[in-house]
Amino acid sequence: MAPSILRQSLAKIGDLSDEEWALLKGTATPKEFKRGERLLNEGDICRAYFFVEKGYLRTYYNKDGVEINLQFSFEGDFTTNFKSLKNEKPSHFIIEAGEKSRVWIFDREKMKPLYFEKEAIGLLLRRLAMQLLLSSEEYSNLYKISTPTQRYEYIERHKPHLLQRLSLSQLSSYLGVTRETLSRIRSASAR
Amino acid sequence: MAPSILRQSLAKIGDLSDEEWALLKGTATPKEFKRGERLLNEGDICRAYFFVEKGYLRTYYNKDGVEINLQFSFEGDFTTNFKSLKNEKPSHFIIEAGEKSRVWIFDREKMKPLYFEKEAIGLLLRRLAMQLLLSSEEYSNLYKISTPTQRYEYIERHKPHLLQRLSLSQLSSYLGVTRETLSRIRSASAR
DNA sequence: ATAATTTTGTGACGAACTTCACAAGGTGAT
DNA sequence: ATCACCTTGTGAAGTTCGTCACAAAATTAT
Repeated sequence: MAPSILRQSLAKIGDLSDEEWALLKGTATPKEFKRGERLLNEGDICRAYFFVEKGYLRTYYNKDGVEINLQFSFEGDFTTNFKSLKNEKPSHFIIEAGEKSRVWIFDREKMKPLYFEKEAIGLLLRRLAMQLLLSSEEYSNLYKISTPTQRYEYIERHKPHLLQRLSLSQLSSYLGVTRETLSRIRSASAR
Repeated sequence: MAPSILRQSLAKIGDLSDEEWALLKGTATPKEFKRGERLLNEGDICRAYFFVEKGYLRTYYNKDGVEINLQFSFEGDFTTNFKSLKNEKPSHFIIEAGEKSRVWIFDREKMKPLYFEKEAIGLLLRRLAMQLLLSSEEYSNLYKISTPTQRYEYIERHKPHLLQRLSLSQLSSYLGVTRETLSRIRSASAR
């Protein structure tokens, strides 16, 4: 049988024996979400890692009624809200399905014993956490260091799938500009 | 004998026995840096965590000849460049002393065996990494979500020591504005 | 297919920030 | 105390981006 996209994605992070893989998988539940359905609500405590098998997830913040996108997670990606997960504090962010999506929900409480009992699982989870945090740091530096136009060019070069899968409006708040400005950046760069 | 500021700071992150503490301390070397001396140079691979005993460190990026501050680390703080440390890739950032400083340099290679042999040390180091990355995430969200004036107010409320220890020019690039703009924000907020 | 709804493009205008220039105020060295 | 150097304050002009308004295009529902 062909390995699942889930197992493939995990294999990129660390090696697990068949037994360990079965144990880890046992902590997760697959679930379907319709476009707009929420995996994490503002004010709730985040208790899981999410793995996207199909579709995509959108992490956003509600600023005076305007949604500001902080992250998009596509097929093969993991995501969560670390600050809420680690500190067991209410989340300021919302995670919802950007389109009809199939997601594996890794329950933190179920994973906890494995974390200590199985060295390889603990190592893999730590690496996963590190990867997620590092990519968030990278995004934050992009944000700080460059102008809106440069940010758009960065996306064109390094994350072109974002341009294909997201509407201009969704992308604009991720880049920190209005949709009008992004529209103008795009029409200027077409020349 | 009174516990050192180093041991006090570590105690806030996790518990270590006297033996573990001695082992961990053995991986570190204290060093003095004059104002402007560099702990990490652009293009070099970061191989250590830095603990500030006295003075402060400045992490910045050189953008077309203009320095952009990304982080300040004061007495009792740890810092490093994670991306470079973890991936063993050349650093894009520079870490240097903002004033005459005394720093403990925790060598990554020396720490590595302890990480696996001593459970408590591994746990503490993971927590430390998590804290550093979460604070960087928090800063990035501040940056994204608010206007320059709001960012300044955030600093006033949550990190007033920055206002006392840093020059206006240093702070301005950290807030993502020119020094002129920060000067104007400040004179407006004085009323 | 057609209508309704949502998304995108574009112009006009204003606000916020940058750039440039220079004066004033501090700080350190001799 | 004086000079040199560095930092801060402030005005004027220019840019960029946001806001508002509306038309065009695309998508979805019926």
